[in-house]
Amino acid sequence: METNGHCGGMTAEPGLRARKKAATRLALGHAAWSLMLERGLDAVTPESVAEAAGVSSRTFRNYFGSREEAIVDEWSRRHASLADAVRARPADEPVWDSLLAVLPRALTDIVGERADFAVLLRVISESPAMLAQNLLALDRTGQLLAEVIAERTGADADRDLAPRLLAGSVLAAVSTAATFWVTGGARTDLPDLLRECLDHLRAGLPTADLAPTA
Amino acid sequence: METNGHCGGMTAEPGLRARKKAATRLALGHAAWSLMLERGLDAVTPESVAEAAGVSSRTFRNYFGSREEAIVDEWSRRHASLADAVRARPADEPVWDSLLAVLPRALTDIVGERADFAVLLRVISESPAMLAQNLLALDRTGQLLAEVIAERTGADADRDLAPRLLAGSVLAAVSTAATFWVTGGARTDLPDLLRECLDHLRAGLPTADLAPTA
DNA sequence: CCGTTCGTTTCCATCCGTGCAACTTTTCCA
DNA sequence: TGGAAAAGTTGCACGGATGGAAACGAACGG
Repeated sequence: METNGHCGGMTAEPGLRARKKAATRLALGHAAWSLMLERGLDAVTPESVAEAAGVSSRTFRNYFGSREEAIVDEWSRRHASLADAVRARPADEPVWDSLLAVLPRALTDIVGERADFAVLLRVISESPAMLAQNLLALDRTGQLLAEVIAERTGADADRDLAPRLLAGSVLAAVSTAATFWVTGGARTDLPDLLRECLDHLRAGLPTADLAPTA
Repeated sequence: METNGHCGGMTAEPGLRARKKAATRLALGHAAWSLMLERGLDAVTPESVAEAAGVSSRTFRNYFGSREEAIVDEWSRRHASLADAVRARPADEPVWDSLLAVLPRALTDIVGERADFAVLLRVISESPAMLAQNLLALDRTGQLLAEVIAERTGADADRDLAPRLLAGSVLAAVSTAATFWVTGGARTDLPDLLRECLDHLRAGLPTADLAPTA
């Protein structure tokens, strides 16, 4: 199955075949993403995406099961980098410090232009299929985050509550911050927004703000 | 459009027509759910579900766009009761107290038999479509929770960070507790499990457990 | 009691997803 | 370096899913 049998190293260079495969997948995902931004979700058809990427529409279906999946693919790839960014921090650093050091900046890189992200949110709000794909991507990110958190804390991701709980909460913070960055016009600094959310999580969720007012 | 025009009250009784509609929807959802539990996901086809509910397969498609949607429908309905249960608490109670008082017991009612829930988790882990539908249901629950939290705290769900952040984190706690209730064999008391997660959230996510061990 | 509205059902045209087989490119081993 | 094996791409064709139109029947409103 694996094409590079001559080298047992984990990071063996991909080989021409794998590189082409990754390139076409990247081209398809990017084409789908661009098409959605420029002409809306309805313009994203297997035919148009395949033509923009220079392959046949049949090949498109070899890579993605739906247009939504193709659109979110680029997004999903960026999400995966979050966990890697945390893993790249010094191993003896407390997890919370790593998260606070990495996530605000990483999130900024992920979401890209505010206008583009606004378009994505609008499309998602109008298409259940897009929402579902986005939630799937978020869920995968949660798994990756839980794994790296478990690595760092010496916990077992399958037997301890803490890694999944923390990962899920951090994801809620990321999602909340990103949403408000676009919809809530007042605050415009995404890293600060996320830092605020994460601080609340670490210190205990805001109890002062959550007393009944009536 | 609305069948009961003679009465402007919000809680006007549904009328026979609406009740029948709700009944067939309930029957379809229940049939799909039962079929999945007894014979697995593959046995859940529009034809079999419709036959079990006593309607035509075309009617099935009038209610649900896919078999996964039908299966999760029952589940989604139970989820929605979470927000209502919180709303039923005294209005002057702090939100955290309401959540801790309601959620552990409500979650127990929702998940039902442990064996059934285990089957659901297994099916979800094997079917991306089922996972997507489950995540959609969870997302809807998050919206409802954020709304009721905003009501109780006097915050604006669209302009304040806290309600969404808290709702998302609570959802992470619910999901984590339910998952470990099934997979982690040691702890068998679901309410205690959820209480532990919620306590961690309220007090600030576990920092003692999250120091690097290496 | 009658006209209207709405839900269900049957039929049907259409489209999408998928498997298959042929062709091309890359890889591997002698 | 040559050639066989493996993997990817493409067009075709078929089954099933998808959604609309019209007929029928039940429920609503007066």
